[in-house]
Amino acid sequence: MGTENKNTPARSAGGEEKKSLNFIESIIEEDLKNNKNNSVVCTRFPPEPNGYLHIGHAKSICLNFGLAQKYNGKTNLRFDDTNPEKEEVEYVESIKEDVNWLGFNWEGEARFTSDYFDQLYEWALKLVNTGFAYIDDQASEEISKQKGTPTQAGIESPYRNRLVEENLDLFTRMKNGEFKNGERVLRAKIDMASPNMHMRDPIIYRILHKEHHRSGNKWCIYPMYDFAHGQSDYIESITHSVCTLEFEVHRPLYDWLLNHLYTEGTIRPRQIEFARLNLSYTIMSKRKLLELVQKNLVSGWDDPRMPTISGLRRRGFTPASIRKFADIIGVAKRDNVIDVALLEHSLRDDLNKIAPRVMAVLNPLKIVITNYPEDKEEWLKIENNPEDESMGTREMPFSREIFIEQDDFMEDAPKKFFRLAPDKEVRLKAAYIIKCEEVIKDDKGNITELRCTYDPDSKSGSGSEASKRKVKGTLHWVSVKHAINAEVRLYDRLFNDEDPAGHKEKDFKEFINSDSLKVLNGCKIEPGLKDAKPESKYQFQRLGYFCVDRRDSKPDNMVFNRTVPLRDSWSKINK
RNA sequence: UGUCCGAUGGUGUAAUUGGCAACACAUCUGAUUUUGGUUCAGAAGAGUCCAGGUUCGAACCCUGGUCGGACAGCCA
Repeated sequence: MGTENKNTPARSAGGEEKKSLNFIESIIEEDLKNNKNNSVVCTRFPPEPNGYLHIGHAKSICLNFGLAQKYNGKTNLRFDDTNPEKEEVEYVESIKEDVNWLGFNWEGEARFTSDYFDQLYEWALKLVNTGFAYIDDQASEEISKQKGTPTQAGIESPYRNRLVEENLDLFTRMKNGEFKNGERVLRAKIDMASPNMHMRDPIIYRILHKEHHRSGNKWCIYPMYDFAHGQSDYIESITHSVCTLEFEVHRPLYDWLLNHLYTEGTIRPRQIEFARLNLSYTIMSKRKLLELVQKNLVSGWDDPRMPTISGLRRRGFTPASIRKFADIIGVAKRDNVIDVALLEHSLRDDLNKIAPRVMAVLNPLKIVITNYPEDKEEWLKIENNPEDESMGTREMPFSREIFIEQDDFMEDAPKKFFRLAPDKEVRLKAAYIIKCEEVIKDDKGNITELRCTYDPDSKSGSGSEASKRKVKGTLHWVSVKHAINAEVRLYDRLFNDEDPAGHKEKDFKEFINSDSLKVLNGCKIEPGLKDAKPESKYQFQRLGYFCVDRRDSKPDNMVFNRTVPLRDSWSKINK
């Protein structure tokens, strides 16, 4: 387990470096010190199965599972499935897959709030019996009107003081299906004048004649989030219920309910809120992501441009890079916007260490090496990863005709252009030094081919004087005869605005980057890539990190996705 | 004329709880490099939202402001 130190390493008494705690860790350590909850730590990740997980959820996942790991605790996976109108099994499966892929294992089986419906109903009955909940017959508009506004107290419902017996009878009949959707609700009796809107007699049960993806038609009343979440935490003995900031105002209700249902001596969960992740050039709202999918603006939830976990996965992100990212962005309570560059940094950092180097030419330009024998071919030895010797070497075929990148040749090259130009020399990586002798063009003036000569004594690694010669540039290349054709998809950020969802007057879709996907066909890759497995990751030397697309790549028609380009200081100079 | 939460370089997070504001990303130099990658060395960039106060000493404590966010679903 690598414990990367990020922030100022505080010196502990022993003198070894210690990472400073985030505010949640501080709370937990304080609890541990006080032996609260028998010094047990149990967290949970509680998604509603109504969509795919995204990078924002990844932050929460890493936080919740990370906290438990750090303090020797457990983490539950719980599907918060109290609204059958929005939830589907498809999402349950994808969520499980994504959490696992990120590298986390939840405690026992996945849980479902719907498994607690009986208990929740019992607790609702208890509130009714103790006079803390009542049935309201009013229509939703009426109730909403009486609720007041944040700056104005609400007024009490005419049904607020119903007798317990009547409430009990009506609630039972609600449960038995005697009423239609919206005809009645169960409300907690708290305080219509509370400055906190959530305490103004919140609705805790509503009628919904709708089949549930798990409980089927057993129920036609469903608990609201507020009545389900805290109690589910309580049922599962969650000690620290970590959620995002928008639930802060719900906390008094969370605590109020627990106060009425809590049994002395049991583990009492505590809600802690942190600021959700915002990423520049990205949208995070499930609703908007769904819109992109539904309007076919992307190919699906796992489109490599999507910030979904499945999208990042297909793009070629590694779980480790996402975990690292979650670690370095930290956890706090202030609103934040994290620069996507930071995500890309942790991606490259990981890929640089693990991705084998490979040669691929995206926009091929043919070179004929005129003094290289027609029928000769050599297999040249080349390292797989200069960062990691243990990854060994491989052999690559070299011959008279090779492809180089179109960008690597310029007829009228500026001084700083370290690549091939007429009469200039360049090294072919792991091969020979070549010199450009002639430029062949078609009748329109397009460059179609280059004629070069090579220096036979300059072979890489041969130890000869010529092999040690310093030439300005080193190019990647692929032998024409041996190259495999491939499709390469170049992905760029989906939006060209830093905050696509942050414009009041404009729809976020107006900021979609029309160049976010470029499909290149006829790319030339080295023959060793023939058996590359779906999702395997490579560095296309001098270009970037690429992976075999897990959906569309076929053995006879390979498809690579560009995960992220290499940092490119040349393009900056070039501007 | 509400309640709650927040405010530290461009961005994000720290500051061992009152002791010279640090780390990462981004930016810019330079070195190394058979990847214009990596690595290494370095630079610049905040005096901690504002105004008072307490203190030998305040990013941290107190008072009063300012600005930003959340809350008016039978969504979660």
